[in-house]
Amino acid sequence: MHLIIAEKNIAARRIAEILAGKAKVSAKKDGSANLYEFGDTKVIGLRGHVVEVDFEPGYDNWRSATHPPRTLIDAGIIKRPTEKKIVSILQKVARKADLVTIATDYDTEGELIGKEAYELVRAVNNTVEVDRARFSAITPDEIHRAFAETKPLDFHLAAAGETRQIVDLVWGASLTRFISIAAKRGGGNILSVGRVQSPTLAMIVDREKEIEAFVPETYWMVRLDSEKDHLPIEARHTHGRFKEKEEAQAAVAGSLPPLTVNEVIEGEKADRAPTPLDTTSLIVAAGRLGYSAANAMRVAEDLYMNGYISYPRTDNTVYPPSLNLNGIVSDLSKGVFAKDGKWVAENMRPKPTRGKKETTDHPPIHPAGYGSPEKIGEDAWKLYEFIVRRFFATLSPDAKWKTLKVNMSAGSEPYTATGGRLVEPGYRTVYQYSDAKERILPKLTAGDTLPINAVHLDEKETQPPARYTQSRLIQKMEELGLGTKSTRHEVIQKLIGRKYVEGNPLRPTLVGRAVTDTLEQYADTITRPEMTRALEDHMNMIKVREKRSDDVLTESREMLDRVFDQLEGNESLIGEDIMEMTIEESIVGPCPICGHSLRIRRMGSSQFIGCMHYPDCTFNMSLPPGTWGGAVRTKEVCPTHSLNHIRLVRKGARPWDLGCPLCSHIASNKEAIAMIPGCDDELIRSLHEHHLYAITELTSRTPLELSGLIGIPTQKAEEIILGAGDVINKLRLRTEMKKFIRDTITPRKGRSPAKIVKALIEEDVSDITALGKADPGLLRKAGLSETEALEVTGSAKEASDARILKDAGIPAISLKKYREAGITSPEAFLNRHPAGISLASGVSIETVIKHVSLICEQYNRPPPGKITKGAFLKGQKELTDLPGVGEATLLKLADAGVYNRETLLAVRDDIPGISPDVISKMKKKAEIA
DNA sequence: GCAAGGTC
Repeated sequence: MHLIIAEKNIAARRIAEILAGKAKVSAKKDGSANLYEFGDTKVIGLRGHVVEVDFEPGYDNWRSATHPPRTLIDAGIIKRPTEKKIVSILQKVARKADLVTIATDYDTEGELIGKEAYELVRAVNNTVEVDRARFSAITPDEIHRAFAETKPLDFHLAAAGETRQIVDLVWGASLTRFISIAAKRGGGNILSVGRVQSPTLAMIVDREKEIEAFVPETYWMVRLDSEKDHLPIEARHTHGRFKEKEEAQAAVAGSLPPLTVNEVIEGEKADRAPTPLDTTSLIVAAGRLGYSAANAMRVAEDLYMNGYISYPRTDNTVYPPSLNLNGIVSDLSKGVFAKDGKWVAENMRPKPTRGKKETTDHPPIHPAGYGSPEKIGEDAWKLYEFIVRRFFATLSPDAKWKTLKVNMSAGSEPYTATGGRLVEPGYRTVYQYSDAKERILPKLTAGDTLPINAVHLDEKETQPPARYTQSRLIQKMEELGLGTKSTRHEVIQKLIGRKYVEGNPLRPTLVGRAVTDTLEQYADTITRPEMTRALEDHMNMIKVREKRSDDVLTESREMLDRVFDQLEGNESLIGEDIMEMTIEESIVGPCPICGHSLRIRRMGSSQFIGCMHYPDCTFNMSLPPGTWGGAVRTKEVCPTHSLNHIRLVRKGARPWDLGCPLCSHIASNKEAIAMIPGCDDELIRSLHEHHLYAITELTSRTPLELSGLIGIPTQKAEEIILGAGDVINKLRLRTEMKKFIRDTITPRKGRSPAKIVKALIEEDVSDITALGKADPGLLRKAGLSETEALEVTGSAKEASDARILKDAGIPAISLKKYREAGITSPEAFLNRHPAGISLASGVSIETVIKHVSLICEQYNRPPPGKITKGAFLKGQKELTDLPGVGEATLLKLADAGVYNRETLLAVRDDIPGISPDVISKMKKKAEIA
């Protein structure tokens, strides 16, 4: 059996179809692995790399004392399958193969993916013959040729790729760990470092520094308006920028009529049709259409998977001869493109345009099939249409312009005007993505004299360099050799994800700056594109056998060791530097109380805004817990409080804008403060003026302080403080009731806990005690069934009773004993005789009396009389000595207040549960005794 | 929990 291994599913399928010829190909999909079969041949599609390099076991713990980051430099490297399913199917099939052909992409990474497959094959079948097919397009001709002349795998080329993998892992992981640990960052907040991402970040940071250092210079431009045959002419002074205003003014003053035409130079300008698309130019063009880099690639991937365009990851800008250009044009010449397709077919240039880069792995990006706007969808259509039109344009003739340069003078001053007219639109007929503004001038000849309608003196300023847009950055990365066509947009996403950069165009955050500054100072190598260049040189040398992979790795590890010499000696300094530089990111603005800075602070999952002058200033504002999203400041600043707005951000959720934290702090306390009796609008205004926003800030002050602060009489201040305390208590009880409702009621449609609580509060039922006493009808109105309503009020009563008893001061251990005896409500304590309670619960009589007294106090009732333990025990003995008195009787007697001979004699005969006869007999015996 | 490179 012949096994063919392709880099990806789609390649496997097409190779199978081509090689099968007329034979039928059967496709099998097993999870993530695709297998195509015909005759005695199987073709499997990988998914790029199916294994990855990692450190040998033992290096997982970042904070390990025995394996600090530096030890990663010399840690053993292993390969681990990342696509286990594909690996297992590959190996299963490979066992039975007697020829294996590696047919991965024709580039370095493809050779490495091939070698990885080779090793997986060898692990289960060490005798099978393995060869390699190299093709630069998946077309019948190319594929048949490549499979007719297979060659051995190029292990040196693969080794070059492998060396890159290891260098990247070792540098990236060790530096990432080091710098994250130094800055005390963990979890989702690590500070990453890498050969590609760090220089890319540095470019953005450097550009920002240039912008900050830029000093604008004022300059002046002189132009004038004229006309001929009612057509306007705008002429510029040939001096261009005037640095001195006086000179410019002199030029204006010297510009006297008439305007004389001295010379008219006619010319022609060729306007070259654009070259075939590679990934970078696709991303750049998509940027102009409004797609972010990552979005453009996602859409392109989608178009590719659905057969509308060719493979979107390519560096090639030259159509391979095998590509059937005419066929594609005719396929596209329908629907929306009918007219343009026909035009292209009729006006096709002799040879398509070609760009500077020509590679062997994939053709330039081109349409692969016709799609209508309806089928493709709005989101992707703009990009697809662009790809089609760009393809058309590369086959269309150049456009031609007629240009006109007119030299003129006004008085002593020289002027010039330029015009341009599109005489042959060429490719622009089907491709209108680049600006082609015509500037039409009237017909002018030397010697013409024209009027001067106006002379303008424009004051302008030199501009700082522009920030990078995503597409500009990708272009720049390509120029510098950073990343690949497939990874550049991901690198940018990574920088955004790490919160190193933000916005569009891209700006560095403080974290991004701090990391770049630190790396530039201590580990400069990793921040420079030269590292990539050097690595590529070394990879080339490995490829041509001038160097061995091991030597390159040893050299690289020695370099990294020297970097760590620098880093380790300065670890605490580096950490402090980064933390100091990044603290500003959490600063929100001035504290309204003391003027120092307010900071977002996090403690576990809770977060709040507090004053940096704590503990001298205790001003703070609470924020929703971190589960709602981490609080970050936004650029927007509250005009009233000069505080940055706050936003809660959570992965996978839409950000939640809280606005100005102080505004929302005030708003959320407003209702509570208004609940204080005697607190009118006037007083609230006065409180706010003195920066008292939260109700808790009132209760934490003495009446004297408050009256001094806001200038009200002490007596009034005292009332307010007491009132505030009551409100806090009330709100606490309300919250407690909300929680109780939420815990007891199963939410169902139309009766959310929030809704029920609202209805209850409207009826003035705002704590658990009130709920216990509430009319179940209220709850029925809120949507509960009768049984549910009774259950809620019943358990509310229980909960409230338990709370009252606990608040009265009865310790938990006694409460437990009472509860076991069924004594759960305050009423039970008030209505039952202490003797009965004591006997039923086993709590000693003296303690029971103490507890009952506590409750009586709550209810303004007189406390029960004292009974000592001794007297009680003696009394019990007196009673049990009487014939026929057992424990059951003793309890009944106790509940009636009978606990000794004396009380027995005083009692009437109607004790519940004991017949009057028995009682009078007992009394008689007691008298005798 | 780290990189960069494939692919989805």
